[in-house]
Amino acid sequence: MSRLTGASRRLLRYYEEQGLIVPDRGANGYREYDDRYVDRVNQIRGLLDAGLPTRIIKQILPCLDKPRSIHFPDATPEMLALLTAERDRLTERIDVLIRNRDAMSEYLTEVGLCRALAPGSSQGTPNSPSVVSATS
Amino acid sequence: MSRLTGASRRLLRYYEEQGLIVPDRGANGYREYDDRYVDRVNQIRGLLDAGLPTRIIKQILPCLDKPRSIHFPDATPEMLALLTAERDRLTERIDVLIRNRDAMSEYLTEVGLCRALAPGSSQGTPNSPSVVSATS
DNA sequence: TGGAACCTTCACATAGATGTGATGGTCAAG
DNA sequence: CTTGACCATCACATCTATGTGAAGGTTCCA
Repeated sequence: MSRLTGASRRLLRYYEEQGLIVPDRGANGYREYDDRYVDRVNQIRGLLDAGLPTRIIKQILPCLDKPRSIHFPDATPEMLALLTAERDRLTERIDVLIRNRDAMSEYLTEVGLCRALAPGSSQGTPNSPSVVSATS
Repeated sequence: MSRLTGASRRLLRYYEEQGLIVPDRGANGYREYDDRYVDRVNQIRGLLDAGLPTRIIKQILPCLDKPRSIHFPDATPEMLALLTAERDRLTERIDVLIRNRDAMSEYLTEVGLCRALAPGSSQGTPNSPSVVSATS
């Protein structure tokens, strides 16, 4: 499993500890990871990478599960509110990230152009789309 | 400054400690924050929020600074490589985030539709664009 | 001259995601 | 049976971004 997902053994145990995954156990006590856990773990890592804490991930994960239609029943209103809020937060973050990424790209292309031209006269566009702003 | 940026005093000190900001000191030892630091701090928070560690931010920050053209000179090749790499990482992360966000949205609209219809027959689109994948 | 409202540094605390190591069980092949 | 390659648990370490509080200086206003 660790090899399949790139998550260390310890990390898998941690996710389990946090209730994000619940692998079966063999008679010998060994964890037995269903194949679907590969996707699951990858998704968890994606969400963690997105900055969601494990406690939130635990909440929204069931909703994002595979055979989507089956999961409608257990969606409480609070869950939906939470999901909506998290989605909006995510959208804000995405915007910030995109702005910063574009600023980096802009800088890079400017430098690239400058490099491609004469290496002595540097006078780029003196504008400043300013990158700024945070979410939290 | 803390009020202007929303970052706690402690946090400003931390950023300073990490070399991200270097406020002047008055004769009495008090920190004197140039106005431009407001943008700077907000940008730092945005990048932190993007998941970049302070050590990386310290590296790329000079490049993103305001009067862009002035900073061309001190851009070493390593810096450019680093910046490019970070930008690409950022792009990957953005993609993952967008996929997850869209999955959430999709789920929400499906549930919304289901709620708007008869509360007994649930049969959404049985596709699964699968959310998955991480960056790190 | 006080006192409120700032500021300083230092230092310890915490939460979250991870790493690392110790100690011991299991399994399969030689 | 032993050895090597797994697995398990437990517990402590680490790094980052933060909070919090103590002990004391500065400024300004009354």
